[in-house]
Amino acid sequence: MYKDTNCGEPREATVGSQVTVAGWVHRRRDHGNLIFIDLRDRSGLLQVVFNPEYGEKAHDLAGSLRSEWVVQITGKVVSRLPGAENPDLPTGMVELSATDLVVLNRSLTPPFEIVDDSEVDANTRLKYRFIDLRRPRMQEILKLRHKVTHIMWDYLTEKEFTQVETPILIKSTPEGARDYVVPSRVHPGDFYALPQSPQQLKQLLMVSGVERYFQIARCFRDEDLRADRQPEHTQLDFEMSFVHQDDVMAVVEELYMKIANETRPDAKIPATFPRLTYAEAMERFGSDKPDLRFGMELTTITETAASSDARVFQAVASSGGSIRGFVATGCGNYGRRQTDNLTEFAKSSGAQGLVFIALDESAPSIDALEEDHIKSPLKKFLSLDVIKKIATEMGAEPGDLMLIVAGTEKLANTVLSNLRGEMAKRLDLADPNEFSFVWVYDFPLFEWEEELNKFEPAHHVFSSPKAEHMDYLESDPGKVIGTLWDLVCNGSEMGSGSIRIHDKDLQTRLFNIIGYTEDQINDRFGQLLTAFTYGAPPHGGMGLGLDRLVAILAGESAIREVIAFPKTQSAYDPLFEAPSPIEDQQLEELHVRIVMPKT
RNA sequence: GGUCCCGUGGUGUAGUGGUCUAACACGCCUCCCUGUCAAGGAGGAGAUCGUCAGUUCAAAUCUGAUCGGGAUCGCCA
Repeated sequence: MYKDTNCGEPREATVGSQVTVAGWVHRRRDHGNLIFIDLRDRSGLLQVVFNPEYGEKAHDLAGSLRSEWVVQITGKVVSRLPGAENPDLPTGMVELSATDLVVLNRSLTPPFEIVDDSEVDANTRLKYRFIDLRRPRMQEILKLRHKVTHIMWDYLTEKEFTQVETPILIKSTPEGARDYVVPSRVHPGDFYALPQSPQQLKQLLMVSGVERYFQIARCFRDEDLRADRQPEHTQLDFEMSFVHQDDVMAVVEELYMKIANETRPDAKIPATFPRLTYAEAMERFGSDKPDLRFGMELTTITETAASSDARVFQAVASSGGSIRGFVATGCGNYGRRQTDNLTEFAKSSGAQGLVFIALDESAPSIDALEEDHIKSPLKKFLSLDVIKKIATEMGAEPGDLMLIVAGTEKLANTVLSNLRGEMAKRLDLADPNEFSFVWVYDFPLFEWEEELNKFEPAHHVFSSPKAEHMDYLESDPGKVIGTLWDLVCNGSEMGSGSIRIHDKDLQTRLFNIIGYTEDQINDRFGQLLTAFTYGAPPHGGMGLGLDRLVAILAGESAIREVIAFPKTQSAYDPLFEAPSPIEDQQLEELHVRIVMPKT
């Protein structure tokens, strides 16, 4: 070894010992005859002092050191001079008095500083990701991610799960997300696809009698990127045989509790994860992934609003729409600019407009509201009585701002849940140190796709309908609830699970409802259906996003920050400069011809 | 595919029609310095302001296009 001690280790207890350390020159403070170096390795920082009295050659050489040079230093751990201690460093009571210095490698001046608080352009960071990852913060995240997966392995092993790897080169199944495809050299004209998830494979493993499978699996989707979406992401994928919904949830709940407690002991975590039905989540929060860290729940006021003289409300109500809203507590004093801003926000989420009713805090009570206490663009059309009634229904008090959206139920929900999140951000209501896990269950199995004029699976086609809904699978698919649930935390979807179908006939019925032809079914799912005819056990499981989990634990909003080598928003890797053209010979071998898009 | 924000020495920012021959901080280079820890002091180098076109007597600054980054809608079973 080039070192016998890590930089972060020396303490007062080790004073007097002779040690050799190795690492990167983090900073140099040259006083001429006395030179200080902060030496950095994965364990932390150690101050090294070069004094010609103790090592003349080392001192001479130390004068030429520069940032990020890699060095090996031998010396004695000594107490710092009284008054020269640095309480900000764990090793701050001591320093290394250097006697020998070896330069193991030099470094160019790095393109940016290796410190946590510099906000460097994303492109530069990714181009020099190997330097970016030297930042203590990034090292911390890499270790956090490792710790999370380690706990997963340990916990699931203890629960008698078997880890099984599944192929990366598999088959394209064109529904759902766009596939990444790989041309086959051996089969001209044919392509593999990278898996969007190991869904069918893990179900096949259940048929194989594995009973408890897990994998920390890479999943690929060729869709546009977002802060929380990369072309490849990692899932904790698992599946269990002979289980019901509660059995699956119990595993995840215990595991995630353990992960959160062990990695973030400082954070607030619910003792058990609350459960909401999909219908309740939509009703109370307008979203199937509600953030439960704050209130501002939604209220439906369709009838009361429609009883006013406001034509917007009347029109929406009579066309079967919904008028809903929530109370932004203490925002009754919002001025024109702020309300305009919120209207703008609502419109960007698809709303026609935003109706607000501001109640001045000088009003003694809702009952005693007077015209002067009210500000609203619809004031002319809303009688005092109607406003009082709306305020009472919504639970508003003087000094509050009521935000109301009218439209189809779906639109009102989308807009209001976005607006609710936005208000929480503005009012700083969401505690970043709280992990508000919640189960959302009883999802509908199908969604009506307006544009395609047909039903599509709300999650995926393998989820089992509730037994009591089997009868109207064909007659009214929209009403069918699946044994299908999500794990949600702080307003983002952390994973999705279900009890699967294990019966060929039922699975075929589901395929028929969403309009697959027999050929399509056989081509894409033949292997699964065949397997089902050879004694498939009842089974269920989940796929849980690892990147999003680590991001939430790390307090990061973009999963890019918790992936060692991520891609930019245009799915480009500035470090490797991927994707890139390949040699003509490679194309030839793969039987692929390039056709550039017309510009 | 749409919308919005950003692009100025190595890094982060300021400058929004002439005063820009482009400012500041950090970093970098040289020298001085034995107790610093974001060391200090003195001096120095480094940018045709993402690119292209246009408007103008005059463009970092205005307009258009384009490229790149980011946010978001569509998309993401």
